[in-house]
Amino acid sequence: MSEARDPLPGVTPAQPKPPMREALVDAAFELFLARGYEQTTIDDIVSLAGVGRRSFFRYFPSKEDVVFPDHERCLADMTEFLAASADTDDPVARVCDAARLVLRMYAEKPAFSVQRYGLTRQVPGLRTYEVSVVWKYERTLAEYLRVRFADRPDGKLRANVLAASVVAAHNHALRDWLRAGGKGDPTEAVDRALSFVRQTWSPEADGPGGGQTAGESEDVVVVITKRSTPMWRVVREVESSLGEN
Amino acid sequence: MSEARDPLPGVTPAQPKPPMREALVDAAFELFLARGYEQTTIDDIVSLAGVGRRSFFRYFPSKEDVVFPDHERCLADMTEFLAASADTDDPVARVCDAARLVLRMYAEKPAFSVQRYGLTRQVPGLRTYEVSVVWKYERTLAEYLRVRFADRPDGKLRANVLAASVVAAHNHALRDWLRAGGKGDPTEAVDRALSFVRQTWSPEADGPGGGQTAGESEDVVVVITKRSTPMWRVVREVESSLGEN
DNA sequence: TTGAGCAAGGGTATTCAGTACCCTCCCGCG
DNA sequence: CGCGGGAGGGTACTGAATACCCTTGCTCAA
Repeated sequence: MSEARDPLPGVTPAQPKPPMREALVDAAFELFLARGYEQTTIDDIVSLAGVGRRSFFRYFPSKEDVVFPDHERCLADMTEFLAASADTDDPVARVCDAARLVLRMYAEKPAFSVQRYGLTRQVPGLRTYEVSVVWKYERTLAEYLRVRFADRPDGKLRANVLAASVVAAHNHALRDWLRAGGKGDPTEAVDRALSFVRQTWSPEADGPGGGQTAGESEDVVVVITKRSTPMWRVVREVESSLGEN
Repeated sequence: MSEARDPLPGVTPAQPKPPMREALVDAAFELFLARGYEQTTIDDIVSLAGVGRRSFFRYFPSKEDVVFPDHERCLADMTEFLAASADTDDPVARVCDAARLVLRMYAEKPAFSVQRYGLTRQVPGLRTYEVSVVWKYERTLAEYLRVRFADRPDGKLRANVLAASVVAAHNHALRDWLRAGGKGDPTEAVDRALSFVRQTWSPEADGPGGGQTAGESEDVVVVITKRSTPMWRVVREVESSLGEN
């Protein structure tokens, strides 16, 4: 399509393109979709790709990995993204943005993602593998939150549950989009699902992207409530009275 | 939590005890703990158990299954437990009780559970398998909630996120107990974790079995802050000053 | 220019999980 | 007595994954 001779201003540096890796993925998916995953052997794949059997395992540790060729990079991106977080950031918003990295990876190749979704639905082994990949994302988010919530009373529990919630919400919207054939833009649905979690969980400001509350108005807000009132209800009242969101 | 029936078996009928199955589990764990999981072959196990290789796969579909010998039964118990739910039950409480079924399975064999925990921490393949088992529990809970929340606006999303939260909270407390060596009773910690989820998730109804917002103090709290202060920071300050758990 | 070094890929043999197929007991029942 | 079925045993086979070694081609320094 577009000659990528010059360095594009992409955020994801996949410039040192390995042609062999992509040839293996293409060959594998062609066979997987034609005969099925378990009916395709590694020898089938490498013979179609025109490479040696040994080279397959040079690029993919296992047969399942060829189905998820860019999750490792995405996981590294997420880790780096969270490590680059500032202490002043809202941790919940940061984690939601980290989840959006995964969404973007799927949305970048809609057809590929939908095909893979069809495979994972049918093959139990691939579903297991996908679940373990999702679990790695969740662990990464939880680890970040665990540090950010270290000073809180139930910080670890909060971190684990919140990470699980974010992942579940993200996957819910993502699967809806995949089931629909990957048509359109899934970001809106994911934003809705994530804001649902943020509202019920730490219902602070719900803005697009970073969710920064730019300090235009330095007014002072006074809140009076009973101690027994749930925090989420207090926040909801404050937000609606401030006209936010 | 309520299981007191006159005959001792509450929900778990393990009466037709297959001696061979348990002999295989014992032999497998003896070898796994001695040499490690991957260093032990199926032939090692069956020769120690004194049975034929074919018999192993008669009882366990794969090598990993011998490490989790009673999850299938527990999953069936959970499904049955949820199917026996009445429409008048609080779905959230029901799901928490379902999660407690898993806890009880672990707590019934503390030493075994701790040994297995040591294995799953070391062997990536076993961790993957365990994650996929947890995912099956989560799916079961989510399916139940999906039906119960069918009339709500975001019922499916709510069901998925809540199921993930319950599972995460349960696993958090369970792993704490396992890391501590399986000493004592884990039910209290799990109850605490589950009530944490219930408080943040369905704050409108905090009924029996764990909800302790316990409106002892109906004092009035006054909060003064700048509008530009992020809401999450306000919440944290209020929570810590209130000494909430 | 040449040769050392090295990176990338190829090829083959081996291990082991998992499956298919068939065999032998054993036990009850007609 | 014969028969049928279930529980267990044994063997051969497929295929994923690994180990080990070979070839090719490129770079860089002597």
